[in-house]
Amino acid sequence: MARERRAIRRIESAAARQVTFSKRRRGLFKKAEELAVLCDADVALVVFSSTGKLSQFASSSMNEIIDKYSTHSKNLGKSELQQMEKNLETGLQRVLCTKDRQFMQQISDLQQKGTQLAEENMRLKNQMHEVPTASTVAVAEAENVVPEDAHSSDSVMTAVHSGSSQDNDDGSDISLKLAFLFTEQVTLEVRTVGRPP
Amino acid sequence: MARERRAIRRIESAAARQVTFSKRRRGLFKKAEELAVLCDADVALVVFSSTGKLSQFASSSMNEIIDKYSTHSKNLGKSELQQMEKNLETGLQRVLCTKDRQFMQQISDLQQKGTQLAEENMRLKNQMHEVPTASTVAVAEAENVVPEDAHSSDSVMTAVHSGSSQDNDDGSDISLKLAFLFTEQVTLEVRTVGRPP
DNA sequence: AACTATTAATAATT
DNA sequence: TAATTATTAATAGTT
Repeated sequence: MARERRAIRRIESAAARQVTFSKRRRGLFKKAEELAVLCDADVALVVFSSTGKLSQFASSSMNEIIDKYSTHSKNLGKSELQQMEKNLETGLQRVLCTKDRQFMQQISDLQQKGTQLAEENMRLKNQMHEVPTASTVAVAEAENVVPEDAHSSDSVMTAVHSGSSQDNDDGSDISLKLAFLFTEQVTLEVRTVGRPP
Repeated sequence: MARERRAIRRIESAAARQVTFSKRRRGLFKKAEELAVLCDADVALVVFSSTGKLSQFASSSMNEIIDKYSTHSKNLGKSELQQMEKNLETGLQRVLCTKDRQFMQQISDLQQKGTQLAEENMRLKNQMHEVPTASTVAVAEAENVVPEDAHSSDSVMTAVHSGSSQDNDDGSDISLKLAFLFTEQVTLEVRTVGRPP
C-alpha cells in the first residue's frame, strides 16, 4: 500500500521504525474503533512502543474488557488466577492452623500446670485442717512471708516461669514471622495476578 | 476502500454486520501483528463480537501485556490494585494483632494464676515445716487423696478451668472467623483485580 | 509533517 | 460463506 511493498520484519533503523510506528499506530487505532462502531463489538487494544510508551484504546472500559477477557479465557482448565487463589487460601489456612495450634498448646500446658498446682494446694490445705488450730494462725501469719528457700514447689514454679517466658518470646517471634510471611505471600500473589505460569 | 464509502456507524442488519465484522476483524488483527513485527512493539488486542465471541492477539503473552498495562497505567494516582493491596495488608495486620493480643492475654492470665498458686503452695509448705513431723506423714498420705469439698483454693481452680475452657472456645471461634474473614477478603480482592472503581 | 505513487483493504456484488 | 472487483484507505518513500 505504498510506493513499494515492505517486507514484514523488524525495521532496523530506529528512526524509520519510529516513523512507521507512528503512522501504522494511528491506522490500527482507527481500524479498531471503526470495527467497534460498525459491528457493535467490544474492542481493547494495548500497544507498547519499543521505547516502552503506552497507547491504548478500549471501546468501553479497558478494565471491564480485560476482566471479561480473564473470565472468558479459561486459560488452563482452571484459570491461573483461580489456581493462585487456591494456593493462597491453602497456604494461609496452614499458617493460621500452625499458629493456633502453638498458642493453644501453650495455653493447654499452662492450664495443666495450674490444675496441678491447685490440686497440690488443696491437698496441703486439707492437711492443715488435720493439724491443731495453731497451724491456722501460722497460715494467717504466713500471708505476708516471702519464701526464699527452694522446695519441691519451687521447681514447679520455675518450670512455669521459664516455660512461659520462653513460650512468650516464641509466640512473639512466631507471630511476627507469620505476619511477614503472610504479607509477602499476599504481596507476591497480588502482584503476579495475570502473569503467565 | 471499497465500491462506496461507508459511514462509520453501527450496521443495523445483523447479517451485514457479521460479514463486515469478519472481514474487518481479519484486517485489524493482521495490522496489529504487522505493527508488532515491523516496529518491535508489544501489542495486545482483544475483541468480543456482538454475539460475545472472543478473539485475541498478543505479540508476546496476553497476561504479561495486561499486567504491564495495569502497572503502567497509574489509573487513579495510585492504581486500584495497589490501593487494595494496601487495604488487604492493613486489614490483615489488624486481624493478626488482635488475635495475638487475645492469645497472649490469655497466656499471661494463666501464667499469673500459676504464679499465685505456686506462691500459695510455697507458703503452705513452709507452714508444714513449722509443725511437728506428723504433718509430713500427713502430706505423704494426702498424695492419693481426692478432695471433694470446696475450699478457698477451689474457687481459684474453678476460675482457671471455666476461664480456660471459655477462652479455648473463644480462641477456636475467633480463629475460624478470622480465617473465613480473611479468606473472603482475599477472594474478593483477587476477583476484583482490574475492575474499575 | 506534508505529499503522492502505490499497495492493501474492503463494500457491494456474485 | 467464499470469490470477484471497483473503489477507497493506508502508507512507504520522498520532500
